[in-house]
Amino acid sequence: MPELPEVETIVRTLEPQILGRRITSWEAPYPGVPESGAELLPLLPRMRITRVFRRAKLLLMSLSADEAQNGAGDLILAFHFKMTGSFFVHPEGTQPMKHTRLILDLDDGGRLFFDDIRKFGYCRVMRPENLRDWPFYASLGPEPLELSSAELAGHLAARFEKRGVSIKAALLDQKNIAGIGNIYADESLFKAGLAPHRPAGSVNEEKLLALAKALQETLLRSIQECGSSVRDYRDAFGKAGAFQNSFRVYGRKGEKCLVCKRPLRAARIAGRGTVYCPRCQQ
DNA sequence: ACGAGATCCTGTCAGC
DNA sequence: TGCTGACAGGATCTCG
Repeated sequence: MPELPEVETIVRTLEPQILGRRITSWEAPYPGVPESGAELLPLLPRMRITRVFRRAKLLLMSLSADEAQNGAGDLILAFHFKMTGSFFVHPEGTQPMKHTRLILDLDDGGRLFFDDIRKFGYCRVMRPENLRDWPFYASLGPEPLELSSAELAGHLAARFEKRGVSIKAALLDQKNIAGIGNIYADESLFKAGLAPHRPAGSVNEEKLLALAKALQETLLRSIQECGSSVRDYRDAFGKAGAFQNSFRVYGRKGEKCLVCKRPLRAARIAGRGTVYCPRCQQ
């Protein structure tokens, strides 16, 4: 379930393996991948990977054409990992596996596989100038780590004002804030002492500032730990993250709260498994 | 306009 | 042992 810290870790581990490489060929062994822009795939050979970056939970690659490609222009590849997507650079000659959705062959012989067991993930190929025409991309809220705590709190206050939706659902809504998923929503709400079912509009400024700080600290710490490996997640070197060892509520239903020692409660909020401490989170 | 719930998918695990 | 059902969840869609 790659969220912001996991996608950031994939970017950081993938970049040194593919940045500056030229694509020599591609394979899309599974129908429906890419989900859009398949007509641009023939332009890929000879293109150079000039940038690997993240926005929200998306991993994006910039590709540039060379002189010999006569105005082929630049392209963007956008990947969403959803639950089980992953990247790995395999040695020359490696054959697609059961869940391999896209392969990019690189000029150093490496084969970049985009794998996805559950098929929730996707890839889109587009022109850079069309990135902002993509409704999902255009609607994304701000990056939580690119604002100060006060700015983030102010932004959340504006977005949450008069909203009756639960604070947890509001955090998961990518239009409000980008990159938060189930793990970091639960962990941040616990850290901020906020009950997940509370209406977003009922949270005062002071608590929103605590939430903004909790979000930023939790995300930063997880990035330092190379993300959380709950099940399938691995970075682009195949290595697991370590932040799952620091979970205080996620996945700890029925276990003791690390603060008040009472049992953590489970609920279903916004269709997601939610774990919280009914005493510490109000 | 807003919020809740169903939906997509496959692998894993608990329970019988 | 082998089967069944519950569960995991990001974003979108439908419905009230």
